[in-house]
Amino acid sequence: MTLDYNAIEEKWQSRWEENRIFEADPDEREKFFLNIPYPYMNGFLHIGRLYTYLRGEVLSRYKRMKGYNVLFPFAFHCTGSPIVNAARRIADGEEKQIRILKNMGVSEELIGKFADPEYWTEFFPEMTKVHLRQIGATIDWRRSFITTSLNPHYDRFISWQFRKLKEDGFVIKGAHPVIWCSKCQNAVSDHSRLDGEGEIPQEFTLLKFRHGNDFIIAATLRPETVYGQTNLWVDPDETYVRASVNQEVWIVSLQCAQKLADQEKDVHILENIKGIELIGNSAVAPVIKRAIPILPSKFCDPNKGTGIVTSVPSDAPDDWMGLFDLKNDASLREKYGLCIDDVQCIEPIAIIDSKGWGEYPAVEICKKMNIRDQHDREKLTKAKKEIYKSGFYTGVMNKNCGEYSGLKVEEAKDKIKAMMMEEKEADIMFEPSGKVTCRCLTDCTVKIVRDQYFLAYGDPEWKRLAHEALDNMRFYPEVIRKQFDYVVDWLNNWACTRKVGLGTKLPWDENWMIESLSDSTIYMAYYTISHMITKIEPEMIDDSLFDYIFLGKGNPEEISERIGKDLEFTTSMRKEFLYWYPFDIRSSGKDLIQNHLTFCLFNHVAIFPKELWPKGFGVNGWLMIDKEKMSSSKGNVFTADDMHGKYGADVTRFALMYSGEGIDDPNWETNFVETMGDKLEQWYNFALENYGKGNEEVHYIDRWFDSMVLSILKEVNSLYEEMMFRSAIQRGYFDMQRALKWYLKRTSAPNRAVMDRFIEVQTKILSPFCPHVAEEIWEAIGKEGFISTSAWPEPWKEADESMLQSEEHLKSAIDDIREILKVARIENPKNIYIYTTPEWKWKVVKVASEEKEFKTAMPKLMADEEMRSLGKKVSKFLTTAIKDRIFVERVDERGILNEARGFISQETGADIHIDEPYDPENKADNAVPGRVAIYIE
RNA sequence: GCGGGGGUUGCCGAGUUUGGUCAAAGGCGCAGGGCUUAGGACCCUGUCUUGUAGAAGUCCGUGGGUUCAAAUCCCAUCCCCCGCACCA
Repeated sequence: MTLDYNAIEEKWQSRWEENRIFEADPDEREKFFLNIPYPYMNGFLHIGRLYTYLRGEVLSRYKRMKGYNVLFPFAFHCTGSPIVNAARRIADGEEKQIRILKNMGVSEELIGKFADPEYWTEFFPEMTKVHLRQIGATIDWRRSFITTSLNPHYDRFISWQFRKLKEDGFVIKGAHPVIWCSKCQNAVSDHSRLDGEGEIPQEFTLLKFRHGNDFIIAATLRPETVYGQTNLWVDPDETYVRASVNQEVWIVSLQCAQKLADQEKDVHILENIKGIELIGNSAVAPVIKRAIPILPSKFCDPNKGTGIVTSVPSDAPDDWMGLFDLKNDASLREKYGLCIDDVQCIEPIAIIDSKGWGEYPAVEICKKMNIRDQHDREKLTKAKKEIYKSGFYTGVMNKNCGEYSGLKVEEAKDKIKAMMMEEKEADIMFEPSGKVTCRCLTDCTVKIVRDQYFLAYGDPEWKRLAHEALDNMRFYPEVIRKQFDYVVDWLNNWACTRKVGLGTKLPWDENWMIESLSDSTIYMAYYTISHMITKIEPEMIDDSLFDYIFLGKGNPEEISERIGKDLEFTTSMRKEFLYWYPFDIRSSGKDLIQNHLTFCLFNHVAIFPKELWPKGFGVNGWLMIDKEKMSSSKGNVFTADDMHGKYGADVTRFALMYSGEGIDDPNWETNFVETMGDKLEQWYNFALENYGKGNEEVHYIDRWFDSMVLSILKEVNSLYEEMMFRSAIQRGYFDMQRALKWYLKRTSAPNRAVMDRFIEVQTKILSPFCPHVAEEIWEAIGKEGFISTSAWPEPWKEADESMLQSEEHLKSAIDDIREILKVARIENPKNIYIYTTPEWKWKVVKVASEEKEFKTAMPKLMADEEMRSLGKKVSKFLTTAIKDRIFVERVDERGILNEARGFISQETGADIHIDEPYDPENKADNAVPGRVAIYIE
């Protein structure tokens, strides 16, 4: 019979809904609360997210069958600027953005609506819900919500959280550099950029070179290289300015002067100065306090840094090539009035020992890469990167670096910078880490924003609490614990407010918006009451309500009166929260370890009492498609809807869950997926055809199969508990099916009770992965109610291990026969004689396995009359038994073989004779426990 | 460099915590056979090398060591992947 996946999906999804089986309310059962991070609503759910989602989904189904009252809610994240920006692009009629929506499957006539950000927050949550529903989601949708001020209830909740954090001193204030558009007079977030996504403010050290009463300023990313300075570079054709900067006179590019004004400097431009005027002069370099010459070069960019560069030819390929050109090009020297003596004497100064390089890495790499001159930009950029990386990570300051010699570059860098700042020999400025262009086509710069608020994750006391929470948590898998420990220590203060985008306004400073990673840290608590709080008018909600619900503070009678509800309503919210909280597992992709999940932990320990701290985190890898990373350039980013359309819900679910587990990247194998539909259908047909049928007699092999099922079930159980779903499928489906095949091969007529039990167990084990087919089977075999809410199979007895072992003996006997047939090239065996192990050998093995040593085992055996009579044979066999570690458990070989005689005969095509005296080649003697002797004619 | 994870038989991937039953599960691929009008569907068998009696040899990144015994323990070493942030 062919399964109509579409029909059964719709059938069961509607029934689940009608019966509200996934709507969770507190009751007398033990609860289990798990959740996953809500996705951002600027597109459809892709299968990577679906994978993360399904891990929660499968666990929730399993736990429900285990008898827990399971809460598995879901919500939609709308905070931040991407939606706003994308909406504006639609409003502007931007082709690229329109195409993105069209490719997602948004119809032509709807596109116009996306000009309004609010429409995104309606459309995508709705679609996500549809896509999750059709895949068989177990969500309690009553509790869903969107974030930001578009949801006034949630908005109040976040305001409460932030007031709370501020009161307790977790929010601090400071200055913060942001990417800035001087034309728009606004911070330019990633997605409002025409160009330069991902670029961030980067800190440069400004080195001050005394030049008369002025300072020539050079910007560097490598302050530690000041010890290797040999000269300054100035572009002779460029115009610089003399400007008063905080009461000093600085010489910098005009562009730089403007930026400095944005970065908290008091800047007044005094006059212009031509680059050429500076050439040939000298200036006193910081730290080394030595006058160094100012030389011409063409790689000084007035838009970058100060337009003036200090030269460290030992470690900067550009600098080395600059010198190289001057030394080798007489016309160049002449042009700027320099003579050979001015440059010939300049030699690199070795300052850093780093792995794989001699004392002048820059010189070396220029040779190695065959760099022609200072205009060979592409190669130079590459060279710079390589030298910087090895220098920074592996380098150690050498003897030329004064008190810093012997320090790692990594440490020296900050120390030297701090020292120069202290001595007023340096300052700092920020530049974007790469070119950033605003949508208004202006090149962006960096501005220091005042009044930036931070969450003080750098605070040691807060970290201590977070560690304490970690120590009491469970992790899935356990290996990620160390990662969290590390991240908690490493995390620093986090800028938690933004100027633009959707979100909740900072309650005490409404010029600011709470950014998207900060308004999503304790909302799991909000799920517990989200379906109730919407019954209160948002204007009536104030902090006292949340204080009561989440912290048990205040007087519920007064609060009830204020919100216009009866007391029971108010107290039931508190009760509901206490019933579900803390959550048992929050599971997400591994990218969220270092931000979201750790933030979640920090915020919980800041706000809630210990007993409400998170109990567990689960983490999974990134889904690969046929071993390739998903990326739009490869065109392999599929949505949940795509896969559902192609393979149906159960196959998609099954394939995703079989794709991987743990922290490794799971891999979606198209090859595998395509065979799964048939496999599920096969199981469906098998179950229907075989349920309720069979023999009443109980044979050995029936008991074996029963034990096998029990034994696998036990393992599958603990695999489910650990969220090891790939292994659970491996054992619970593939291995189970193999056992079934063996059973069917071995038995002439399956036992009805054993078979029924097996079909039930197998279907239940599969049901969290493929719930629709499972329900369909459940119904077809005449079960009441849903399999989704039925009880997980509990072991009906202990698995009989000796029976499992016996069957292994039989398998190995057959393997042996096959081996002999193959090696001896016997085509058509007529008679196979099997000789079992004589009783005395079993005795020897028993003693051997107890004693493990010849000298103690032998006397023990010799105490036995019968053994003594066998004499040498015993001693000889004992030696082999101990040497080959034949310590097997006693099984009834003859019984098993007799029982399986027909089977062996059928497998080999010969007549089987067991323990007959006929033994022409004296094979019988080969029999040892665990291995029968064989003679074939 | 720091932190984390890993290197297993054509590929993927178990096994390593608790050394022996490990030539090493399972899946995929491949080969042969069966079923079939046919099949990319299904079933069976095989898939390191050699082997005319169930064996032997080699093997788990590399080199050492411990042990009666090592994929598994110890030491050294090489290589790969992820993160090193303010990005939804």
